[in-house]
Amino acid sequence: MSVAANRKTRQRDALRAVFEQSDRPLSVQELFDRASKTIDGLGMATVYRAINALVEEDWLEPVDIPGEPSRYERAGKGHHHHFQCRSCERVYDVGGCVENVRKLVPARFRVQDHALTLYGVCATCSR
Amino acid sequence: MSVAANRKTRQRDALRAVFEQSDRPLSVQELFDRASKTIDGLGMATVYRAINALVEEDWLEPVDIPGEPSRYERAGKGHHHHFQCRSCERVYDVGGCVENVRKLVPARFRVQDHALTLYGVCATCSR
DNA sequence: ATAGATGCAAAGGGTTTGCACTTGA
DNA sequence: TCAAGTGCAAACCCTTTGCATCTAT
Repeated sequence: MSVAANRKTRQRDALRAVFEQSDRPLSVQELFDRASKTIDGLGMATVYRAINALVEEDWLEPVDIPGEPSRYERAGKGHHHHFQCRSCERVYDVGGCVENVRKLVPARFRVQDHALTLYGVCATCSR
Repeated sequence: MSVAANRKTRQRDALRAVFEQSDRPLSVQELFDRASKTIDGLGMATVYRAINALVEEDWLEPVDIPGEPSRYERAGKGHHHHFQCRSCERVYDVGGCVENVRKLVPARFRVQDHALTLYGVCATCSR
């Protein structure tokens, strides 16, 4: 019942490094672009496979904004939500949470979880 | 600056009828399946084009659940959110809303809008 | 040595588009 | 009549997969 080995490779090191240097969730393309600066000839399939492996081992977490391809961020940040800037499209973490979420649904609906996405203009863009 | 004519066709009538008979957001596939019962040989492209036209004219609204293809529902229901059942995958409307959403983001971030998605088990599935 | 990782190209889903044909106004 | 709408197939975008090769261990 043991899991896959997960070798240490130049590619995966570079990909992890990109996340460690980012303070916001990244799209696959952003990740690819940044890691490509370090790893010459990096393939998209490698990026996808690495992402899936890192999600699997709980090092990464998907950040899904409605209607958009998944972004990813380091796992283990605790419960938080996300803000997407309508101007630059970037996604930011937002701390804190709303209350009374469970009260919104009819009786007999069991709420296990929730996701909140805020939309607006980020500090940089509204400068 | 006038908009396209939007003719009345068997196909679009059938598609509108499907939405009028549904109390929850529908995926494109669900829509296609249901309308196909009425319209023989209905094409997927027609469904997509109709959806886009209906969204354009504000008769439909996209319902985007993170990580999933868009669903659609009749527009003009007023502000509400959505609940997705983890068992049957269906999406339901939930009335009401949370408060203090604006307070979650740092100063200088302008919040214009938000989307809340609840996850759990619906009344039918938890029967 | 050998299983895991990589790069490429092909294949998969979901959605859009080009084109010839049909149909509503 | 004739532009809008339809169906089909091809094209697209994003993601996954097959395969031969490379590389940690």
